[in-house]
Amino acid sequence: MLHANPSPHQPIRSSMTDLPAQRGGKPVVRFAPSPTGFLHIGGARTALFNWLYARHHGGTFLLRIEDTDRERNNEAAVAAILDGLRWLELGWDGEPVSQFSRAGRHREVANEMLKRGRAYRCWSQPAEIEAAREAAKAAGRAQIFESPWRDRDPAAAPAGVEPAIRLKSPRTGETTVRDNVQGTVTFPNKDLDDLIILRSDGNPTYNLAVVVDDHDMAVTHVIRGVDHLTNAARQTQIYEAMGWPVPEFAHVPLIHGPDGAKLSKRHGALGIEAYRAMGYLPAALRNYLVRLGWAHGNDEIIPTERLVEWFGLDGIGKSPARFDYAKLTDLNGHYIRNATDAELVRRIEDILPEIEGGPALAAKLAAGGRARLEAAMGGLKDRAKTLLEIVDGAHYLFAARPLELDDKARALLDAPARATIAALLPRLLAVADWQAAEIEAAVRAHADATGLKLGKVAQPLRAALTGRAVSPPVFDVMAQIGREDALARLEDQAA
RNA sequence: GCCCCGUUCGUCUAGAGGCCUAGGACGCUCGCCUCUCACGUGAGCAACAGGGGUUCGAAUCCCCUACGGGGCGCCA
Repeated sequence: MLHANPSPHQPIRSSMTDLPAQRGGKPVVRFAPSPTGFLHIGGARTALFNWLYARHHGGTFLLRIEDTDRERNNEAAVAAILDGLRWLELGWDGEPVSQFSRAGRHREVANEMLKRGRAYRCWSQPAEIEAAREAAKAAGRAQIFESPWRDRDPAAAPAGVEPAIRLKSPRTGETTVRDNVQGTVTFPNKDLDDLIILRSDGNPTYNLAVVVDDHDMAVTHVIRGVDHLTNAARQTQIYEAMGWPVPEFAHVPLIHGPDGAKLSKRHGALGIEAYRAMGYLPAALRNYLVRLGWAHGNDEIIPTERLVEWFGLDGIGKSPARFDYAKLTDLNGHYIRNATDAELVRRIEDILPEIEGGPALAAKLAAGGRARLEAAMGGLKDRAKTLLEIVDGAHYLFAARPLELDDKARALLDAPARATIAALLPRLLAVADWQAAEIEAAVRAHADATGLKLGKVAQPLRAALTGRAVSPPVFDVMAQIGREDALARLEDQAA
C-alpha cells in the first residue's frame, strides 16, 4: 500500500551520480534530519509534510542525513531515524544521502565563492569573536560579528593559523524570504552577519552544505521547521552568490509539549519508537500529526490516501500547536476499530518484544494462541484505544485456572452471585452446540425462569470467566475459551 | 539586548468584511442504547488576548500594548 523503502538496509549513498537530473517539472522535496538523536515528533511531522507534498504532486521525496558535524555524528541515531520513518511508513525515494560524504563538493563551492569575491578568508580566532559578541551584547547591539578580514589584506594573515571562509554578505539592503507558510519575511542585511561557510579545519558548515546539496539534488521545495527561518535568509544569500535558483520555502510552526513549552529532548520529548511501544498505529499517528498545524475544513479522521489527495502548503497555519495525547488516543481508537483482525495481531506481535509482559504473551501466541487472539479480536478491538489495551483486554484468553480476580470481580462474586452460577451450570452443561448464540439462549432462559435481570446473571459470569468486571460480551467469551475451560472456570467460582 | 513570527472554547482547529446568536473534533458533565466496558447517539459547559483606529458593518484590515514562540555558533 504505502511506499515501503525498497532496500532499507543499504548503506547511505555518498554520490549524486545516480540521481535523475530532471524530474519532469515535478517537485523534489527532502527530509534532512541531523543524527543527534532519535526521530522526535516534530521531525516526524516535518517528514510527513514533505512526504505528503511529494506524493500529492507525484514528486520525489529524498532523505539526507545532515552529519557534517563529525563530533556529533551517531550511527545509532541514523538507524533510529530510518527505523522511525519506516515504521511511520514514510518511504523515501532512492538512498539516503550522507551530507558529510559530500564535503569535497562543499569545499569546491566555497572556493568558487572565494574566486567570485563572494566569500573571504577570516583569521579571527574564537576567543576574539566571543569577546566581540560580548561587547556587542553589553552595548545593547545585535550580537553579530563583523570580521575585520572582510576588507583586510590577506597578506596580513598571521602565520600558522588556518583561516575559516566566510560568506561576504551584503551590508546594506534587505533579504526577502518568500515563504509558503510564513508569507513574505524581510530581514535587514545589517542583521545578518558574514557566516562561516567553511571551518578552519576545511569542513563545511550547515548553511553551505544545505544549499549545495539542495541545489545538487535539484530540490524544489524546502519544507522544515520555523527554527530555520533565519537560515532561509542566509541561505538565500548563498544561492544568490552562486547564481543558483532559490527553492520554494515552507517553514512550519513547531510542536510544543502539553504545557506549552518547547518540545525538546530535555522536556520529555519522545522518539517515534516510544509511540509505537505505547500501542499507537502509524496511520493514526500520521492522521494526528498532520492535523497539528494543517487542516482541511472540519475533517478530522482522514485516511492517508485522502491526506495525499488533500494535502497542500496552503492548509498549514502559522501558530504552534500543543501535543495532546487524549486526541491522539481517540484517533487511534478509530483506526484500531477499522483495522483488520489480522493486521492488529501482526502489529501486536511486532511490539511484544518491547512491552511489559510481551515476551510471555509472545510465547503463548507462538504456542497456538495466535488463532485464539485473532478470533477474539473483533470484541477486543471495539473496546480498546491502543494495542496495549487490546493486549490487556485479551488477558482472559490466556489466563490459567484458577483465575486471579481483580477487586471489582471479587466484589461481583458475592454469595448470591456464586449461587447464581451454581444454579446456571446445569443449563450450560446441557448446551449442545457451544456457540455464543446457544449459550446466550441458555443464560437468558435461566434469567427468565428465575426472574433475574440478565445483568445479574451476566456480570457474575464475566467475573468468573475473566477475573474482571469488563470484557467483551460474556457469551462470546465463553465460546472463545471453549466449553471445557468455560465450565471449569465457572465451577471454580460456583457455590 | 537585537531581528523575525504568532495569539479563536482546556486542547487541535474552521473562519479569507456582512452567511458568526463564532462551526467541528478531543476532553469534561448529564441522558439514551446496553450483559460490563467501549462504540454509537442526544443535550450541555466552554473561545475571537487587551486597547485604539478604518468601515454602514471586523474574529477577519491597520496601529499600539501584553503574552507566547523562534533565531542571533568554526551546532544542525
